[in-house]
Amino acid sequence: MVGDRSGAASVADVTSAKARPVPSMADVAALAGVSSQTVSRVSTGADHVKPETRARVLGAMKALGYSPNGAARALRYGNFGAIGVIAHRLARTGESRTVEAVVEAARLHGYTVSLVDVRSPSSDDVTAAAARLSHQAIDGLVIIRAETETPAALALPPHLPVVVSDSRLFGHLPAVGADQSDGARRAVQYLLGLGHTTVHHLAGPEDSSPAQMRAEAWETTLRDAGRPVPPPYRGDWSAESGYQLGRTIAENATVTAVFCANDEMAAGLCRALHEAGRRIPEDVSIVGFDNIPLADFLWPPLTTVAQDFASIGNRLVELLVEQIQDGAELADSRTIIPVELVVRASAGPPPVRP
Amino acid sequence: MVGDRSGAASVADVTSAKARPVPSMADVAALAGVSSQTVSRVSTGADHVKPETRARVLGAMKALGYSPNGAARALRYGNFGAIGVIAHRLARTGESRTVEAVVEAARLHGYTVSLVDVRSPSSDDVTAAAARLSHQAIDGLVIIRAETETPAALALPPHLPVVVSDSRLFGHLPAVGADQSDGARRAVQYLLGLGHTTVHHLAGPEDSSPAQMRAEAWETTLRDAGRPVPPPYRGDWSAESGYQLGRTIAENATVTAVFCANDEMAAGLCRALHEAGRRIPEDVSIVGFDNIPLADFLWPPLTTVAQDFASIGNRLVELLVEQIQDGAELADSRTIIPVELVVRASAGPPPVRP
DNA sequence: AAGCGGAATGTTTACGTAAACATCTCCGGT
DNA sequence: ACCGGAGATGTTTACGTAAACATTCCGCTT
Repeated sequence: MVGDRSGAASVADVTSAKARPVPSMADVAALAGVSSQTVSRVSTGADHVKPETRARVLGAMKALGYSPNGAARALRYGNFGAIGVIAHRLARTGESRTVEAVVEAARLHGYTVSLVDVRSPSSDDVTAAAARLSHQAIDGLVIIRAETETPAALALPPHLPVVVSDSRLFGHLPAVGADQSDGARRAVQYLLGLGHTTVHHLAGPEDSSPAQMRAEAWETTLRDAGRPVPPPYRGDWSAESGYQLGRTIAENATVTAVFCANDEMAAGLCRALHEAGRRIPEDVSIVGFDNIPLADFLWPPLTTVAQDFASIGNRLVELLVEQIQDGAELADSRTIIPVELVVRASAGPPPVRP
Repeated sequence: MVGDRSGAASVADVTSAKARPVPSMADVAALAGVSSQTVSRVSTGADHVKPETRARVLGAMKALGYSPNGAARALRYGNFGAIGVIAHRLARTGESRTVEAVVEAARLHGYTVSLVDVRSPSSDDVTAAAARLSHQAIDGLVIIRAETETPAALALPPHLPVVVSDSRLFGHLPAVGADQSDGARRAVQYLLGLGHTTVHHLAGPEDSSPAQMRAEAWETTLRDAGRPVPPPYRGDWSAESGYQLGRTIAENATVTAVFCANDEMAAGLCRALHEAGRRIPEDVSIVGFDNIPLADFLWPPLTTVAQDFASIGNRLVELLVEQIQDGAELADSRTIIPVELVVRASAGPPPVRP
């Protein structure tokens, strides 16, 4: 076997690195006995190549294992066919679904995606990521959750089209996001409509803009209905935090309904309530947010606010491509994607007080 | 301020596309009154530039909003600082955690990641994705689940370093994967050790290699223990499929233990059992596979086989970078990452038959 | 003061590709 | 036989960058 080095070549001969010549158009041209321009024509599928010649060139390509050099093409064309995506904790919930939608939408527009995952959506981390990407080869940038107030703080390269999702940058950069406030309002109104006196809130972290919007809408909706506003429980999006706070909530017999800022915290809360012997929804009603794929298979199946991640991803890419291709400036474009309450089994009427 | 995009242009003037000149080193050089080579030196942080000159060049860069052209650099350097990743259904389960780990590991090695999401891990889809990426600018390729028998079927560009995860391509391409067989064996042995007569299996799709490995190890372990091997239930990884099959399983009173090929199907099974009034683990014990973040917050908390996705991602990138930088050929390198049984509350002794 | 060495900067070149332009060949029409 | 024209192919050039090589300028030694 040619490629087998596991046995003999114990000495790592550095020369082998050079011994692997990546063929260029010129090599193919030489082998096929044509000019490199003809190779280019075959490579790009251009007209005016005799079928016979084309076949010969294709043969030479195959023989040499030629594939076009992306950098050279990008340099020539002036674009990369790639968009950058800065995401925050990819393996978590909605984030990855938005990314998936962006990747898919990008593919449909003929772009690939360069991904950078940042630990926190703080300005510093996002700036560092943007810097790395701008040294990369991208035509535009999608930022999913840039929790910063001004685009200046991001130190983005000018001339680089950018769109953001779920952010405070509206007015500075084109933004696309789900209707957080409407979602929270619907959740709270649904619970009030079931007869609950008030609704508690298991909130996301304070430095998250969607968390803030959901919390504010929760509070506003309660006030508008003339209901008492209990202090919110403050989690960090994780199921673990929902569980820990849930142990406190479970001890509070006055809590009959909880609106959770995301489904994962709701899952943690459910576990805490189960462990405390409080029934869902007979004793406590729960509504989540996000509609993660597993929401329907928690126990009980979780009533939640569904975000249309696919639409968000599509719209993000649309806005970005518009800027890239038309050079349009869309500074104050903002798209709000509607949200939907998915009623399952985790919420019901409040228990009857004896 | 230079980077401020919040400006007036509410009218989308198409001319702005042309009026937006992306500055090059030459422009910076002209403004700073130096040669473009000096700009290059400043840009790359090279030596032999007088502090005063450097400052002047940096000023010119900022004034023009210069940022280096990635394509030109890549062409010059002969590499891209990017690796391609082909993943399958990003928003699902272990996939996204592996991707996250790969992204992180790549960052540590100084690479960004170009992502392509394919619908199915079939040969055709993966080939198409690889083709798209190879036209892109990448130094190497990570394929997560290429369910094909030979690398020839993938039509990968030669000269392109490749590693695969969870695949049948061992012997052809360097591979990294969790110890599927050991995980399944541990799960089954654990259940048998609790006293169950036999263990049923909720399997993954037949065309998936990890699903096959888990199913085979399940069967082998039962046979080795001299236990009857019931026909497996065949799902498609989704919680929905677990739920549908679970409704059948729930009707079968002889089932006391089920080993599920992943956690999501386990979640679906749990819901079906709950709905049928069968208790977990008192009536039916369940063990999953993957240890998704939510596994600890299902009800009951799911006993499952944990894959070390972070290690898999790291090792994939290590192997790839080794090939890229040393030109090493690692055709039959294979790394198997150990697996661990995480005992929670979804499995227990079988019910006592009256 | 001549000469030397090294730092600072400029000039040339190549990376691989494809558009633009140039050339060449072959065909039919007159 | 000649010419127009179109298809096929070759040649030149530019994309933006940075290495390699060349030059200038300075201060210091002898």
